[in-house]
Amino acid sequence: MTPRTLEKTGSKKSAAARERLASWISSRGLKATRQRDVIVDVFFAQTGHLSVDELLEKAKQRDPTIGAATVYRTMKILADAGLASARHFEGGQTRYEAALDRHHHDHLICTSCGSIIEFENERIEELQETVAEDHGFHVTHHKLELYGLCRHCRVEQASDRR
Amino acid sequence: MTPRTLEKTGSKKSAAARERLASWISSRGLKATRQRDVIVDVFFAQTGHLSVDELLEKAKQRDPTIGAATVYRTMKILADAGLASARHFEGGQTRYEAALDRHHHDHLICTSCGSIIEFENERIEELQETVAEDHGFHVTHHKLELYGLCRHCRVEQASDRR
DNA sequence: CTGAGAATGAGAATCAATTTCAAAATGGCC
DNA sequence: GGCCATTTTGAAATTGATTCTCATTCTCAG
Repeated sequence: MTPRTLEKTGSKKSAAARERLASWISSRGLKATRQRDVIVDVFFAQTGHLSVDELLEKAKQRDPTIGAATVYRTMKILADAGLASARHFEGGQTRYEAALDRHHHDHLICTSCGSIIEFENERIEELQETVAEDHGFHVTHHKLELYGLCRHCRVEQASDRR
Repeated sequence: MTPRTLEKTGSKKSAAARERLASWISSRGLKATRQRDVIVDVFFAQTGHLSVDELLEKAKQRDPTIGAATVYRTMKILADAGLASARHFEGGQTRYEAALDRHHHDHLICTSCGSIIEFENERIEELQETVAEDHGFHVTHHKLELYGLCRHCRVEQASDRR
């Protein structure tokens, strides 16, 4: 058996997340495992919106025996614990982003390079709420995604056209 | 062989759509077929957001030999022709709505009964544009979906709790 | 009416995600 | 430290939506 200890990468924030996860896990009879440690570690070492495939890839670098099912399962636990949130952008796969101490935000997604920018706009949120009320709706969650070309890819396209 | 003629259901609008489709089809060397007629007919006879399954179900009532692949293929053609638009709400399946002479709109989706309400809000669109510009983005399309309980289901929930 | 090309249906294939299951690991308990 | 009920794991099977393949059938311009 491989030793359980591993160099924890990442900031205080990821340390806090790991603690929260530990109590979440023990509080409901789950068990801490080497694989979960690796996956969680890998997840918090990155920033951005990771797909399960990407996470699996990186996790395998540390422990080649880790299987895809475990990554799926672990990310679901992280999401349940409120430490990650799942996003379903265009293109099929679910992506996860760190969720601890973050407020709500929406996304700009570049359809050319795939880069994702987060933004917050209080005014839009308010208007959404108003619209919903006008229709008698009680909104529990929403999805606002703006797709297009990022600054970088716009420039590139312009020069391609020359 | 079953006769090709069928009672065209629906309004002038669906008649217009059928004409547009006919010219789209002939203009690119595609062919008109009995199955496509049935599917298109069934699609325009309904209002709302239909899944391929629902369309297949109804199409089969008219012609039990129609296969799922044909419905997928036909709806893709309709979308390409600008007569239907595909929507990907939470829950997996693609849904299609009629698109002829409609402007852009977004959706309120009831997570309890599945009903879908459309809305337009010019102010939100403008703010989205502003946000995108602030980040150097050129937006090509977007997705705004508000999920929650519709008026009807809120009432039901309240009485369930008694 | 004919023939080239397009469309069809059934089933296989794909893709992301979930489930199954036998074997392995975990953690409270003594 | 060892026991052992319970949880986890990896691999493979399964699911669900969609797409593809291919042999056969249909459409339509000439």
